[in-house]
Amino acid sequence: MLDIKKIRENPEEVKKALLKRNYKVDFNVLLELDEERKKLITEVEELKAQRNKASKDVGQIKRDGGDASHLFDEMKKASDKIKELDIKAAEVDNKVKEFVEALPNLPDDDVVAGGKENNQVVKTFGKKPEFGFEAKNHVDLATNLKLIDYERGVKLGGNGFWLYSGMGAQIEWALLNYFVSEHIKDGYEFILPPHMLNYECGYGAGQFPKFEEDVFRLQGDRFMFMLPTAETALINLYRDEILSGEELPKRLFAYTPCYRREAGSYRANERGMIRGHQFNKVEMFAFTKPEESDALQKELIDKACRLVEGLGLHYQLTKLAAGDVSASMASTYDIEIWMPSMNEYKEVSSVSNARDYQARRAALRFKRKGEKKTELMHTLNGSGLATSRLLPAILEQNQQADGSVIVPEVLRKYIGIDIIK
RNA sequence: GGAGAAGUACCCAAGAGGCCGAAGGGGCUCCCCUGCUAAGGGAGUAGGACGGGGUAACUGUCGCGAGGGUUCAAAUCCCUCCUUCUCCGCCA
Repeated sequence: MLDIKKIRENPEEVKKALLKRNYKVDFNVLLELDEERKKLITEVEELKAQRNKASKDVGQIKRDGGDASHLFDEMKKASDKIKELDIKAAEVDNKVKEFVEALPNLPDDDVVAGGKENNQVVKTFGKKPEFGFEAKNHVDLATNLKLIDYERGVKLGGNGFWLYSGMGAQIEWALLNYFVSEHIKDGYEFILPPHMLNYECGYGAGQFPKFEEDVFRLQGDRFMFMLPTAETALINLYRDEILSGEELPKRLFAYTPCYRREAGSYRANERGMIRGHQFNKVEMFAFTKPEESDALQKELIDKACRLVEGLGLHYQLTKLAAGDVSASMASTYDIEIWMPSMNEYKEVSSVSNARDYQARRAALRFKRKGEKKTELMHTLNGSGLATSRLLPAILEQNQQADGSVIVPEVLRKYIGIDIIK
């Protein structure tokens, strides 16, 4: 959520920044509503002050044994008026909130304007493998090697599900182990959150109300949903809390499956495990003071890159243009891994700095030592990494002429073999 | 799933329509006394959100789990919800 004060004070600047996303707004309506809101608040608060004073007087008169009923009529009228104005103020306040909540984050100054076409590759690791034979896609490789059972996955869960079997499950698990142990080595705190979350989590994460349809909702009296990413849980960890400055930065990571409806997004070229209703991901998350968040973003990017490099896979690091940065974020770098069969790079990690945008909505605050006022934290997140897209990349990039696949060295200690036949 | 009880500040806890921005402890901060890992005395200790104000002093409103309601007036009465605890049932 953006700061309404900033819009009040400098609407043109905000407008200009949003335009980089190709997002056009007119703040006149908002500013009018905001004025009306202030007016109503002032009016109703004056009445309340009067009522409070009168109530005190009544108490005093009664204690002195007098009769205060002559005050009641007038106070009744004031109370009715207060009720009426309170409702009106709440309505206007809601409109203001709705307007502001719908606004995406301001892209950082160094984020270029425009859409995907303006994304910039800032780093490349390794190179496209060249096969002296006809390379297979990961679906065929995984099926032939009995790593993934697509048909029985569909039998169990329906379209968009697969299951890992035997060595496939072991490799997937080895990837998770590899990531987890690297994060622990780096001093990050391991979190295993609930997979089912309440509505407040969706709201705090900026997911709701806009994207309610994108999640799997559970039956029951209360609104519960399956988390689409561990980020949704982690951002809410300190919701409505005030941490002390010394506790920051907090570096966390979590492993969860991610559950997504992905309604209508299936495409023929995204076969296999590129897009499913459930996939595994290790998520990194950081809560920081504002002045630390740039350094933390670098740190997260670096960590994510190192993980892929450890696997020896060819990838590129891309800095996203404003229009491709998701709504809550101010800056995003994607790690895109080479998928030979698709002849394109697919995202395996997205490292973003939300600045105070998420924190404002989730009320994530901290207080510096000796200071009285609270400040909003900055939040950052990044996949580290999504395993379900890495396994296909490993299969495709490491395949041999005979259909076998070389196991990346860092995974060998987990599964005990160096080639899958 | 059934039956009870409870949620008040950093913690414990009183309060039962107006005298409650909320007694009393503990803790913490400062001071005094005391030559010192004890003890005693005194003072301070509700945050936060949203407004007003030269965005300063100061000041208004809301805050006793959350949201509604009754009333001139609600921590206190009523309703709904959430959470915690105890007992029973069921169960990985």
